[in-house]
Amino acid sequence: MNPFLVVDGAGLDKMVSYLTRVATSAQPAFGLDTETDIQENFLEQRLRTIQVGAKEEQYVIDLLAFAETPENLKGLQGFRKTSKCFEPVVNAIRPFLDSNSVLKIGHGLQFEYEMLSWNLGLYTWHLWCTLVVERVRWAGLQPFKRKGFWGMEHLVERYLKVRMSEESERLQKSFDLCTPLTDEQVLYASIDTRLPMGVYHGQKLVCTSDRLLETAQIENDYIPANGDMHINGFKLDRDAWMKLVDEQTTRHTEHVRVMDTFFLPIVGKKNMPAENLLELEQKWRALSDRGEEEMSYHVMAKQYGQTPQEKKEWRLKRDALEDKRLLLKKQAGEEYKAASKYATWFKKEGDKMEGEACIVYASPAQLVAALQKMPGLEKIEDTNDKTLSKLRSEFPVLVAVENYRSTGKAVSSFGENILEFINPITGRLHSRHDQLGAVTGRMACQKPNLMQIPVDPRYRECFVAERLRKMATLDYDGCEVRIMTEASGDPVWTEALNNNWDIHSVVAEKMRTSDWVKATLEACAFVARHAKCDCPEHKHIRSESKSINFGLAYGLTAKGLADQLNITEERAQALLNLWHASNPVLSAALTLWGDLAKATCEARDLAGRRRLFRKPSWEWCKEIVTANNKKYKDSRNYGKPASEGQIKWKMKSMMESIAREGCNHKIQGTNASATKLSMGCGFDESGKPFFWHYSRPDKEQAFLCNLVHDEAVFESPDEKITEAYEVAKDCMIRALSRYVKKVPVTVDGHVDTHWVK
DNA sequence: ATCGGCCCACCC
DNA sequence: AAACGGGTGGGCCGAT
Repeated sequence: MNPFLVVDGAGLDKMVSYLTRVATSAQPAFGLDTETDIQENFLEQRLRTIQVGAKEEQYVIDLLAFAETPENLKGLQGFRKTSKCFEPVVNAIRPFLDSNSVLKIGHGLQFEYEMLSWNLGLYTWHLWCTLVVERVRWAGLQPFKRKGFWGMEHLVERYLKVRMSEESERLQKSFDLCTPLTDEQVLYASIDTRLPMGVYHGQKLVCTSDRLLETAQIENDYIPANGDMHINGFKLDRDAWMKLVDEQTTRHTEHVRVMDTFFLPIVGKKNMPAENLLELEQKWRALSDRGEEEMSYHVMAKQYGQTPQEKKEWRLKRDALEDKRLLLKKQAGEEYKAASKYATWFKKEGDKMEGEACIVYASPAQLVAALQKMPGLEKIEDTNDKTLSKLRSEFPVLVAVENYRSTGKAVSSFGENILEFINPITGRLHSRHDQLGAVTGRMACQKPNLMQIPVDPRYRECFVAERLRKMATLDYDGCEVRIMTEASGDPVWTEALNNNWDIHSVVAEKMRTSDWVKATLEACAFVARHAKCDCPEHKHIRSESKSINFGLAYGLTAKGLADQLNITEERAQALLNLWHASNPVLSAALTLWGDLAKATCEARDLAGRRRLFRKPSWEWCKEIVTANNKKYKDSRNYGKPASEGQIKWKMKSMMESIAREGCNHKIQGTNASATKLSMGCGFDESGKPFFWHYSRPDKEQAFLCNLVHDEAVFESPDEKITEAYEVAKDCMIRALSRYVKKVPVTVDGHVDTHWVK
């Protein structure tokens, strides 16, 4: 190691000359890392050091030296500004960070990106994040939540066969804004620039041989966009939201009242616990002592100077009284115990009873038990959406349950709890968009999850643009259908999409030609121009075909289709057969993708993104079955060892899962890859940049707020919104067009003052 | 008290 | 005995 602590202009010069040498070398790349203080609110975290370096040299910039005081170090960072005192540092390093001339390598670089952009107004791109690449490499095999696998130290051990010191965690948390750096800290900070370089070389070899370089590039290029989105946040109109929540709360109490009218006769009123609990206890305890009369016999029985005969008499009298007292005591004890048991039960359970009836409506178990006591509903098994809607027309109580559920969900998941996430510094929501939250390459989102906000416009309208700004919402039109068509090359689908025909109607007509012809009414839009029409029967047939078109990409079975369309399994199977017969090419492709996944234990999307599957083995299946047999008390195999038949069945079902998941990965993964590509800092084949180059916050042209799988939401200044909208649209089209070439790619969108869709 | 499994509901 | 892909969140409930 050769760490150099940079504290002045001369140090910066030395660093710049080193970075220049790196930039002009054969493999221009260096390790990048930062240290910050620890804060609850990430927008309050401040940079203490910036490190760059590789094997031969490492530079640790101590920003305290440039800020001069801890107060400045704290106060002169943040809000994407470059304060005067940091200009020498920023000017020195910017040409290397804010360019694609040198690759920046580090572990968890989204954090570095965020800290550098928020605290210094310094934008870093052209990255290689060892964490992101590692996730790409192991997708499907290693759970993202697994401990002991994704840390820098674990990668170093895997790739470099080096164990990092146990001290590193302590050291990482040791940085603050005021204490002079110790030699130990400087050394630790510089190691973190060097080790990722080594990991990078290993990862590059693996990615090359496993053909994962393209996915790695897409993910690495997406990091700055994801970092921006985190810092930009999403503005929630607090007042509008609260108004909506109040409304839903009122409706909910009304729904609870209606529930009571149905359930009170069944389960009765909830009774308050006995108020005389203390009294009961005292009564019970008091009976432990002998009463006056009993005591006197007792004393007499023990006195001297009495004949044995007399003593026996007193004893008998005492015993009789004692027996009587103990019986009373036992009764009082039971009464007290029951009352206190009820009281504790009620303390816990009663709170959960929302209405007057003695039942917790939010408990599916209690609800289903109560429903079973109602005439006609004896055989109801669960209370989920599907079951309720099937029986709704016959049983008004089920409508009440549905209403209760919908407002209950609204209040609990989309209520005041969301407001707690508003950041005091910006007044906005800064959710965590986890770049690789799903094994297929899709993102996940937390705190709060902005990907599950109800589509109901009343909710979406609460997400607004700042004053003097507008909001754009863009999404791919029929993304999955186009990917399926491209990947399979189905001529019918290709023709339909190329002519902008309604694919679900086209398939419907192919599947049930004679029914379709018979159902044609006057002025049918399908007959006129292959568009979605209003003929009632056409609509019905189309909806069936649509269910299958989407469902098959998920590995739909007859049973599933029957449930979804509420038809018999035979009819569902017949429909599926019809579908396969009418879509031979796509049908064959779907099976092929599944078979390929089963045979190779991996699946690829159109960008080469890989999902791995653990190979089902006899031993593994046996383990699972054995564990299940131990677990499920109601199973008829409870407690028994795993039978051969069970294990075989498990093997079969696991293989079927791989087929479904592998098949779906191709579609879902391509969707994710294209969306990330479109928002990232990469360039297309002709050198045209993707959206980050337009939306980088220092340009103040567009601010990415949310990304929901195939939909992008951003804000722009009023005068920029039209341009930004067009640029984003173009980026999205170019991105998906890289993978979808046989059919056109289209993007829908809106510009408004709030989130639309 | 706390945790994990399960059900249910919301999204694409 | 049991499968329609990928997620998060909230509540209940039994086990620890």
